Amino acid sequence: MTALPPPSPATLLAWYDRHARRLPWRIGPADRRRGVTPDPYRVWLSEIMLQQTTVAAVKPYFEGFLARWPDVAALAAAPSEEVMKAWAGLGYYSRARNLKAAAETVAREHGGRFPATEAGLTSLPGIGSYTAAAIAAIAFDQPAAVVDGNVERVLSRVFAVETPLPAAKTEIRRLQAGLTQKERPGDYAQAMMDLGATICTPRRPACSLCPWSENCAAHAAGIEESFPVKPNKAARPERTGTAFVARRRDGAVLLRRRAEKGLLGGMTEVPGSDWLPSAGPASTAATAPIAASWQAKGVVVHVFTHFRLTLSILAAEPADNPAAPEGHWWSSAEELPGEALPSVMKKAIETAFPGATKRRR
DNA sequence: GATGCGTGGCT
DNA sequence: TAGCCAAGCAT
Repeated sequence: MTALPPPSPATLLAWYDRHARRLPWRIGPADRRRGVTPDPYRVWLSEIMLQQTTVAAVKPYFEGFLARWPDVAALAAAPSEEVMKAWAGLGYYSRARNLKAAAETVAREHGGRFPATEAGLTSLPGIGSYTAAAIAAIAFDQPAAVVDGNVERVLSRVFAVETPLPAAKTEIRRLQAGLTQKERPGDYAQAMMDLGATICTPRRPACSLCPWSENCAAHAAGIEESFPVKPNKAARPERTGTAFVARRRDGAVLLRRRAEKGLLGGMTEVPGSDWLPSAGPASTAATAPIAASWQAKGVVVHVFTHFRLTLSILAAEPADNPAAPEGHWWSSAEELPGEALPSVMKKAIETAFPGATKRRR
């Protein structure tokens, strides 16, 4: 077997100059050449939102955050509750808490300017090794070795890395550090991620369009899809629970807030039971939050990362105007669509009362 | 190193 | 359809 020529960063950059995706938070290669520099706030905000989240899902949230909080000082001054409401539906809600905390730190301890080094960035909550390198490269044009899922996929194929993830990460980081140049490091990082997102995809990669196809060991062997090597995943366990959706005659729905940490931490929910492993026909001895005529409205099935939830929905429309129990509140029909409700809770409310969480016009 | 942590789209 | 997947981080 003949050794392949090594992949060239210059070749990738030339490809990027022609095929870079246009994204709301990105300074394209042409503008960069003209000296336009990225706003670190926008780079940071986009990178946090993009953690384990698709570009399509992020776009509307990014636009919404930017319109409402145009700089880090504005975000630092925002009430946490408003940030959580704005983040609702995007998932991984600890990101929103860390986002707010990091904004306050930058505003208070760094004079409103983001640290320009990987070490400084890593010290901020919610910024790990990937995000620190990405911001350093993209916002500050530093030759940081950016390694995300795209880079892992591209380089594991180009170099046919047989070590399974996540153990392979050390080797991949070394490979990426060797490729990262002092010229255009920000564009290089984004080029690698664009290549992974549009050409070197997990399934059916478009190798005929790839600038590195002649340099790729996996392609040479015709086994692109066998990289990166990953361990088998465990089966998703089942959990069950009960949710109570009470709606007053004026349309207000009874809500409460979840604990600050853990699953859906700090978000809003309808009252209900704990969500327990469903080993058998165990009793979901759920206690209703208020006395009313509760009626079964069916179930909501929702898939979290590490378990599948089947939530039985009970609904009631009390005739009188019962007081909200301790720790609960009645959210008016007008306020409800803007509450910090995670998707599973919107599903629960919609199952009980269709249209209740939709904004009217 | 393993685990907990969301959601929606795609095949 | 049921699984797989997406620019990871904190503990």
